Order: sequence, then structure tokens, then C-alpha cells
Amino acid sequence: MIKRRGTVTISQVAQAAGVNRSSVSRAFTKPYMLTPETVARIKAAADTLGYVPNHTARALSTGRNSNLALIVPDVANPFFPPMIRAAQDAADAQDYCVFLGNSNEDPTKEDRLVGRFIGQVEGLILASSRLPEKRILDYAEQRPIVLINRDVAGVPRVLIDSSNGMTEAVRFLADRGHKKIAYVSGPSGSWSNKSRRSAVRKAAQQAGLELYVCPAQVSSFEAGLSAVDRILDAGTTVAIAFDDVTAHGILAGLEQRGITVPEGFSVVGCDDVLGDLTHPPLTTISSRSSEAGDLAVSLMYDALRSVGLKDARYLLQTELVVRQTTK
Amino acid sequence: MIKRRGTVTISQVAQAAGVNRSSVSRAFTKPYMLTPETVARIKAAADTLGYVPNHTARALSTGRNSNLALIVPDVANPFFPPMIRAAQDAADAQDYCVFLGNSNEDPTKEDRLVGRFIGQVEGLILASSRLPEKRILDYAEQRPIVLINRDVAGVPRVLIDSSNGMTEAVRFLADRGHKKIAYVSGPSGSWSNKSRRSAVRKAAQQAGLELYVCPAQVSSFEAGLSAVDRILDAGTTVAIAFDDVTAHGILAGLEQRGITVPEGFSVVGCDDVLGDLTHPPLTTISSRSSEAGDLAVSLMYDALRSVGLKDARYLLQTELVVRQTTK
DNA sequence: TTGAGCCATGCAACCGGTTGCATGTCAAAC
DNA sequence: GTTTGACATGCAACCGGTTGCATGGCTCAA
Repeated sequence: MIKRRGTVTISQVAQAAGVNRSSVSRAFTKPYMLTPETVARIKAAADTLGYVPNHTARALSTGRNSNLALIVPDVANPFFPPMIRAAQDAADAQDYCVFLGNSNEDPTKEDRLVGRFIGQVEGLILASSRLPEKRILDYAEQRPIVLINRDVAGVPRVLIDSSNGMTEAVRFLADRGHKKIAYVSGPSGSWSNKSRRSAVRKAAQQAGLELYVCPAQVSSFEAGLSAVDRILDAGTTVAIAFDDVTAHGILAGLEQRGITVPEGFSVVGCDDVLGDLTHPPLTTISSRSSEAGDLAVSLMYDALRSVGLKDARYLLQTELVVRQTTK
Repeated sequence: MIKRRGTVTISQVAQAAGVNRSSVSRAFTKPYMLTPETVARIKAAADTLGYVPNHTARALSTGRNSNLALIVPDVANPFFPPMIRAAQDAADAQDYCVFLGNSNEDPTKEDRLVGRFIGQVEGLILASSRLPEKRILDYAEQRPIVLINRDVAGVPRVLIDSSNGMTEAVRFLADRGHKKIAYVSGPSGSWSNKSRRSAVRKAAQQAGLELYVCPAQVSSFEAGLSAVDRILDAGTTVAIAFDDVTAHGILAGLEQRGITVPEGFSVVGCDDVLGDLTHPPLTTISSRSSEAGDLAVSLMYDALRSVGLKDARYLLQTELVVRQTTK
């Protein structure tokens, strides 16, 4: 047992105030049960002693700990920080603390993180989870789980629906005279990637455009960079990237080859996380990830309060943001 | 008391295995005290029942919870995510979980977060803390605290020392013929800002350069943008910004006014978080913030193990990274 | 005056583990 | 064959709160 210097417990306060331990407990959690004078006396004693309720002990006896966990594939991917911040703020507003996990896109690590967290949180929010569906359902049995950008029936989820933005982008490109377009993929296990790719595919078909899908395993600058040769070889005139980070890599690759954007080639990103940081400023699909974080936390509260409403499925709509990488 | 479905406790395992509760506990925490056969029998029973040790109960009786807290001023500032990820990884390697707090640059909120966390962690890491020194020392009395980019004597700290990078930058600019330079400040309470500003001041003096210090309250794109008029009015030919984000705003402001970089004006950032994302790619000062995160966690382990070595002070050196915004 | 009922507080069990000490067993040593 | 000691396991207290129930004092009405 590690003794913390100066840890003052409920018993010491009780003794100082001349009451039973239970009254001290009530003074802090159910003051209406006590005379105002008693409460005042206890609080005074607590103050002079410097008493602070022990969170762990309380959690043990009540079974609630006011903690949430949030797991993301990559903190450093600019898509996530706004989401993390929003979730953190929303949790903070209800006096909840949030554990953050970084799975590094690795399902095994994600699984380990969930296991570590699950014992000390009331619920978990998994963003862009790479876990097998069965695993998610198993965990959801133990604790409320809310998903972001992962679509598992029976688990409350917030989905940033890029498909209408993507559709809009494809139509926009068709109107501008493009005939053959490329889609540069993202992480293979990603719901977002699947949903974006199929939206592009469908819209391209409807608009009578030829589509080349360029595989890529991860979302990264390098992935975009190394896709450039293939999308050029395929004879396309525009690339729609899985996300802005990938699009940025594509822009860099094009510049290396002396191809100017948008005159020589057009590029469309997704998620609008880079703002007009790229050169030229990137045409992209909006996606307010902070709203997703906020919404996920409030869904979590719903789940924690009532046992019902397990199958919420929120779609956040997106739209094309035209900047200067498309012609 | 909230009853979790299917919570199996040590007592049930004990009964199933026909041993005392204490043996079950030992099978998991001190197996060497038991016969291998007994351990095996207990683990088998635990497996079939699906027993998972209760983290909270363990924390209560041992006084250790294997949790750390990390508080940053702004998760969305690109300086922090790599640090967060590194800290998270380092913690993970030792089976620690990390709470993340976002103070939003607000000392009051930071204080509240510390208060919320301190009861359920073994130690706290405060990055770029805006807390009054006294407050930090008070908290450090209760739990080990490690600071990043905040210099308080008596508290272990990791400082990214931008001063030699800044000095290098000023000399570099003097060599290129600049006579009057501007420094665009960052958050007023920030140690980094003070240290960078004074390094620039000193180096400018030594190099015989005239210096204009342009105040700014926060680190943001907008702060940089709105500083442009003043740095131009002051007659400077180059601006050294508190960080890359601010520098990016300056670049945008210059472009709005039709001033080309680096021909018409030079810009230097700090922290190297944008890579060559800006246009033109930004000359900046390196700072591997992920190393700071990693180091902070290992300092924390030191602090948790031994009561001594309270006054560690690590300086991480930096250097000028010349790209294309300087002439 | 007495009994009913309410309310403030105390009592003690409980949450789920951990751990110092006691006990019992068995083997080696005398 | 008895003593000694090492070692495996049990016992029970403890970590610091929470909470259902018991108790006792007081008020109010009959």
C-alpha cells in the first residue's frame, strides 16, 4: 500500500466534526438529507483538514467512475484533433474525464487499448475503429460503445457521410469536362474509405465518367506521393483522394513532375482539414469532425442514462468546397 | 450500486477453484508464491468464468492505478498531436493509461482539469502549462508532476530550447543582409514565447540588427494575419514568428497584399510542424515535440519509482531548417 | 398525556481486491 | 523418530467511500 502524504479520509473528517462517517459522505453527496448546520460543520472540518473525496473509493462502491475512453487510429492525423477536442470539451461539461488511446491503425493494439480501458470507464468511443465487427459487439455487451465512422448495426454510431459530397464533386468535375477520373484509396479497413469509394463509383457511372481506382493502404502524404505515377499512367485528368493528407501528397508529386494544378491536372481532397494551407488551396469535401466528437459524447450520455435506444445511427452531411485545385 | 451484468469477482473464481480469495489474487499478481498447479487451476477457473480483475478495486487497495494525465493547451495545435502520440505510446509500453485534458489556453480550466485528474492518476504531465508557478508547486506536493516547455525550479521539466535555433536564424538573416527584423509573439504566459523572444533579442543585438517586437496574444493563423500590417509599417524585411501556425498567417497576409516571399519579404517559423505544406515551404526551427512527450513520460516513471531526483531539467536542442521563405 | 410519524443521524455491511500474519504440511537433517 | 524449517495456503483486516436499515428525538394531533 503506497501511503500518500497527507491523505485525509472521511473518517478523520468525521472525527473532527464529531459525526459518523456516513454523515460526512452524505454532506458531500446528499446534503439535503442533513441539517444545514451539520453540513456546514462537516464542510468546515473538511476544509481545515484539506479533505478531498477519494475518486477510486467512490468508484468502487458506486460502480460509476465518470470516465470515458476515446480511441483514434492516429492522433497526429489532422482529422482527429478537432474531434478529440470537441469530445473532451463535451465530457468536461459533465464532469467526465477522458482517456485517450492511439491505436496507430493497428487492430491488435486497438484491442489491447480497449481491454485496458474498459475496466475503468463507463463507456468507450471508438473513432474509425479497425476492430472486427464481432469484437465490437462483444465489447458493447460489457460497456456502452459509440462508434464514429464505423457502421455496425446495433451499436450507436455517428457517421460523417462523405458520399453526397463525393457525388457532388464527381458531378462538378463532369460538368467541367473531365472524362476519366481517379480515386486514390485510403485504409482498407476503413468504413469511410468504402463509403467514399462506392459513392465515387456510383456517381462516375451516372455521369458517364471512366474511373480508375488507385489502391493505397494508409492515409499519408507518402501514399499520395507514390500514387501519382499510377494515376498519370492511367490517363486520368483529375484525382479524388481519400482525404486531404493524401491529396497533399498528390499535389507534391505533381509539382515534382512539373505539372501545374489545376491547369495540368485537378485534385480533390476530403475532410477539409488543411484549409487553404496547400498551394494552390485544395478543393475538398467538408466534414466537421468536431461535431462528430461532440455528438458521440452526447450519444454516450444517452446510452449511459437509459438502457434503450441502442441503435442510433446519425449521419452528418457534407458538401463540396471548391477552392483552386480543380478546373 | 450499479450492477454490471456478468461481473465475475475474485470470490466466484475462488469458489470455483476451491481455494481462498487470497490465492486467486496471488495467482494473478504473485504467481511465484503458489504451486504451478494451483495457479493453473485458478487460471482455468477464471477463464471459464470470464474473470477480469477489477481495476478500481485494485487501485483502491494498492494505491496505484497505472494512470497518467497529460494536459495540453490545444489539441488542435499541430505542435501537440505528435507529443500526445509519443506520450501515449510510451505510457502504453508500461501498461499505463493516459487521460488527456485540453485546457484551451485557459489557466482556470487547466486548474479544474488538474483537480479532476489528480485523484485518479499517479502523475501529471503538463505541457506548456499556463498555471501560476505556486499552483504547480502545490500540486507537485500531491503528485509527481512533469512539465513540458515550462521552467519551474524543483519540478522535473523537459524544455524544447528554441533559443539556439532562433540565434542561428538571426545570424543567418544578418548574413543575408537583413537590417531590421520583426518578432511576432505568441501567448503571453508561454515560457516558449519568452525564451524565443529573448533569444531573438539577444542575437539581434549581437548581430547589430534592429528589432521590432510585434505583440500577439495567441498562436493562431489569425494572429499572424493581423500582424502583417504592423510588421510592414515598422519597416522590417523579415518576420520571425513565434511558431509555424503564426508564420502561416503571416504568409497569407503577405500574399493578400501582393507581396511575394521571399523576394519581397522573408518569414521564419518555429517548431517545424507544417513541413513543406506552406507555399513557399517555410523556413523554420526544428523541434521534435514527440521526443519531448516520450522523455516526459520516462521522467515521470523515474519520479514514480524514486522519491529523489526532483529537479531534472532537460533541454532539447533545436536548429534552423532552411526552406524557401528566406532570402 | 400519549401515540403516530417524520426526520436527522448512526450502524454496519458492502464494493472487489491486497497483504501481513498464522497455520498446516512435508521433507530434510539430526 | 523427532525436530526444524521452508513453503503453500488460509484468515481476516484493510483501502475509503456508499447506502439500506435501525434508532432516537422531536413535533403535532387526538
